[in-house]
Amino acid sequence: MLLFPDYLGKVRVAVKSVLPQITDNDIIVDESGFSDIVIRTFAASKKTGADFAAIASQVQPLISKLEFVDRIEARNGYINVFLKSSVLIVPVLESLERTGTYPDNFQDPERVCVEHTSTNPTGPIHIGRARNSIIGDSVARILSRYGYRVTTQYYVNDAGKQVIALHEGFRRYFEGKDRNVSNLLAGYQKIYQEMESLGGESKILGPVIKRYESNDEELIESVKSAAAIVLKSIKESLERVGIRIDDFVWESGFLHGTDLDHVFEGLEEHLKDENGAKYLDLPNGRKLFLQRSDGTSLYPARDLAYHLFKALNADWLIDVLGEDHKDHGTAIRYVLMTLLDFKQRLDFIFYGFVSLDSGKLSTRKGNIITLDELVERTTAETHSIVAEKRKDLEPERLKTIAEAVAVSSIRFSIAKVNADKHMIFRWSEALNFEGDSAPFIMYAYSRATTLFKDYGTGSWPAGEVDLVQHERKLARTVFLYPYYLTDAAKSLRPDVICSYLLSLVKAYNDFYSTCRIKGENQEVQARRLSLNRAFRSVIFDAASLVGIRLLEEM
RNA sequence: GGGUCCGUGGCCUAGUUUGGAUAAGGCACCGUCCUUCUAAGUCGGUGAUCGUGGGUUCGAAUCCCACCGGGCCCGCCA
Repeated sequence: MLLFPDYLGKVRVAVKSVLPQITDNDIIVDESGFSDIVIRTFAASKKTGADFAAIASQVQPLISKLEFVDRIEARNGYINVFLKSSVLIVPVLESLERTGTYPDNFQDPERVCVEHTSTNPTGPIHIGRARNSIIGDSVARILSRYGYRVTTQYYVNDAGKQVIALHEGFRRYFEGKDRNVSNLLAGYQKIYQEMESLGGESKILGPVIKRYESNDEELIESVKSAAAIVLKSIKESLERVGIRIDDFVWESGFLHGTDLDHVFEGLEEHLKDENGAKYLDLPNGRKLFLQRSDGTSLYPARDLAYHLFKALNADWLIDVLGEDHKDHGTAIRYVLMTLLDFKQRLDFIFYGFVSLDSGKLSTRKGNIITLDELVERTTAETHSIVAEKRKDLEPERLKTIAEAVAVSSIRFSIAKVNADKHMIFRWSEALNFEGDSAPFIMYAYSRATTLFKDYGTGSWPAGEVDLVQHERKLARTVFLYPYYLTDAAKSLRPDVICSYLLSLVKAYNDFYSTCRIKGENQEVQARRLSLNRAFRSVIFDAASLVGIRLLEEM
């Protein structure tokens, strides 16, 4: 099976045989809609002194000879190459026939560990943190689809000041009451208010932290159990949007032990001392403290230990972190790669914060929209929309559709935005289900499914077939799926898949509205149903990568 | 102040890594199409000094410099 890059490669070889000065960068997949493969001749023209007409006449005969090329058009300094329609769709259909999937030839034995979410278990997960989970889960799915052996991991902070405050807040204000999430959260918020008004957290939390760090096992366990209660509710929230994390690793496990010992042993010759505290000098002139003067470890040391731990079972580590961790990530990378001779590949995905029109999100101050709230309100909204549109459906069915639309919409609206961008969350946007949205994508699949149920799959005719414009566009877009899947996997960008899905659905909608099945002759029906089949398969595949739940009817 | 990321029609987003054809979608607004396979859809229209100013180039949203605006970071917190 030849994929688009294979054809591209053959065109490159052919062009370079007569025009070695041209670079791969000037022979590319045409994404601007003129043709299939475009050759830009400006740079080569300048290098060789030959004009466009001379280059075109030199290159054209060679390209024309390639068996998969239909025709060529040269104009304005561009040589546009059009592929035969059959080579765009036959490989997809053959792959589906043979393996039930397209593409079927991606595989990589590397083990990848995607760490995401890892939010402090001090309260319900809010929409800002959910961005981490949605990006992380999508990246894991994309890499897994690409062929890597992927596991996901959540690093649970049960050893810091925040969780100690959670524990202490409950003890102070709610002792004897039910130790549930809402009481824990209320205690957490109250103790932070208290510390602000009384001035100084050291007075209130200091003694508890001291006990914790002096290795008071009973306290450590008690803090961990409080964190576990909140963590359980976070897991439940995540599962509502289809996110399940493979492993949970507790930070308290790295307070002591061999992983932490390895860090300090490995860094021994680089460690510097300041009043008994241990630190490293970073290239940017800053100090990275690993150990306090009282001998207890600091977060960077434990995070380094955690990375060594992760590396035991992975060849490639990916951390999804908020942009506030950029400097931390840079420091961790430097220490691991330069000082500890780390062999694994390490990548960070940083994402911008989510804020509200009313300002930034804060769990402590209670200025948050939780993921649960978002799911509930979105589901209520989609339910009323479906109930209005589909008066024929049973209540159970309405509920299923509403939930799928809601969850898909939430995930898509976050996954489609490049992680670098800051986002301002607005209900008006979250509750809009038209245009570039998940329902737009889902709706196309439902339509295609209706066609499939009414007319079947058809079979592609042998030989070269003339396709009308919208049939060809759909065939080409479907065929290009592996190209975008590769791009998304290499660049760790779920938004690439989202953009692809939108372009795929636009191609399908054009096809759907101009290429009828009903009333057409058998040959036309057969090829359109084949295209419909290929579309259904590819959209199903791609949509699952970003957590969109496609429905057979909606 | 230093570092870093972002700035594209009224609003949201793609395109920037690798400079090239009319800056591509969506929301909102105006108009079109349901007795033909699902109108959460289709078609058309209004609307862009690509933050600003320089520079490099045959050619700049894209590269370089300066500036402006915003986010984030600059703890023996995590």
